Amino acid sequence: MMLNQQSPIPLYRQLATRISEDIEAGLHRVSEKIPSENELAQHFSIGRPTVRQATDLLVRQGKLERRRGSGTYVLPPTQSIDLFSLAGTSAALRKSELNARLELTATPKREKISFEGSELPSDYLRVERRTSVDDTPVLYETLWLSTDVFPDLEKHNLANQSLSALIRDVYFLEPSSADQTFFVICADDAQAKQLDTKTGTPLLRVYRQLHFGNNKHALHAEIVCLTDRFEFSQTLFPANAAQDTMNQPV
Amino acid sequence: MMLNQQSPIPLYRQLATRISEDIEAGLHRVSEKIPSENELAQHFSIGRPTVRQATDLLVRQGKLERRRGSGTYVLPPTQSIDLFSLAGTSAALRKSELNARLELTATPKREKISFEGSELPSDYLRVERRTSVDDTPVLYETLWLSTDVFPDLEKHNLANQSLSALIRDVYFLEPSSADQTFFVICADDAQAKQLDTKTGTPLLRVYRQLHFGNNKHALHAEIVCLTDRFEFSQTLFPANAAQDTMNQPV
DNA sequence: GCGGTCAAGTTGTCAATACAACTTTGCGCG
DNA sequence: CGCGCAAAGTTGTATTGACAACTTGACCGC
Repeated sequence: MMLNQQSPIPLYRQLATRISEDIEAGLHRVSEKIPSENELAQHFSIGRPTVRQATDLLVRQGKLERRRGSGTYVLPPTQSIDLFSLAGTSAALRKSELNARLELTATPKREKISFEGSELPSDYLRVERRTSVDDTPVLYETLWLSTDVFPDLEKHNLANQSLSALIRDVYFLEPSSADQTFFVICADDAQAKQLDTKTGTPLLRVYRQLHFGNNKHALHAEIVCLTDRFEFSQTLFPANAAQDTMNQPV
Repeated sequence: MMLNQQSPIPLYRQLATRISEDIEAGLHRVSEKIPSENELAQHFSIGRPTVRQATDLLVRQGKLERRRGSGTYVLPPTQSIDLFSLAGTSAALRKSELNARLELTATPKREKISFEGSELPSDYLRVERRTSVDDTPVLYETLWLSTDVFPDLEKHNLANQSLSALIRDVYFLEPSSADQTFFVICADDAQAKQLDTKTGTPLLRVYRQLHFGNNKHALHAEIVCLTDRFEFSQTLFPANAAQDTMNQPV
């Protein structure tokens, strides 16, 4: 299975995906080396810089580590954040995900709405969905997706697939960043009903904005949960102390 | 001032530093373009791929944004994270910080305690402090600092200086990462008193663990706040890039 | 068996070149 | 004046090629 030269997806991205899939399929084990850059270049009939672009991408995703003179190694699965959802990273939640069910709670519909920081009302597709674990509702989300950025989204099945995968595969877009703010709120009637709890129950509300390139208003999301049902946790790293630290000789 | 070809520092890193310094010196303004890749290559007598490596680095640091066909733009200064506290870096918070007061609410004392994931009880220094803005309490924090990692910490003045600066200057340590988990809780008597609210009031509780090198139990922190007094927000980036926390009183 | 050296292999840096895809600007026409 | 088109400019992708800096393994000598 070679790379598709005709695809609009750049070769280096196709290769990154391929390597990533090979890792997930167990072809390359954690702590072991993937084929060398020259081997990959030869095998896929592409240039070594193209291979490097692909491995660059995966290094930045924390999936690979390059050791000069030695090779490129598979790293343990990182605790990465999926910006589309609150799927956490703890081992406990991973277990819960096996029994997780995500369902739409209303038919997606268009509405014209203006978010803070955006002057004019714009068209959004409003999507409501709920995540349950073992039939206990743990998350209730409302998403507003810009119809300018994601045209004809309602034509796709939003219920049974990952929204991030859909947006990546259909629109070739990935979020560049997200802003989110935490609130403690009291459940209103709709929220209480969706989460199967009493009106007025204290909830964690997370308001999140996903940015795609320069578009700051592509996707807004409101997520509410009971923190004794859903553990919202994350790992933080200091800024500017990442894999790209400048090493100065003494 | 050209790049030093004889330096052991790669050209692309020298250029990245140069561009970064030019930005900080005001030579390139936020939202304005830096010279094009070809211009920089010509000016510094280097190849365009070398320029791209430099701008790649700065793009990944969030300092630059490249727009195809248009140019490379300076981004607003990023919000860097202070893992020790919820104090952020935004201009709005900077204003609030002028009126922010941090005080110890109890004399730091030692206690032997065992945190989850740690088998044996260890000695920690327990520090309680409260942050007020305009005399309104907005944050109540309890910190447990390992006496093994930070010996004789109580000998230092913990009230009137940044804890992160103290630990950096006295112990030469900086946190490598932090795990945090969010809970909605009801205020107990102590919390209600410190935050000047009623017992039972719903609060946001953030439990945070700072890691120093391989030490996962160096510092534990519990932070509680009312989200209508203190806005807990953050900017997330995909995958393993640096996480940014920005927090401000409302 | 251990230590040192060297060759082969691998990643890191850098270059010139080319074309694609996009943005911006200027000019001409209605 | 506004619109459309073309040219110029810019970033994005990809190639071939070269050398530097490092790692690893094999071989040899003690």
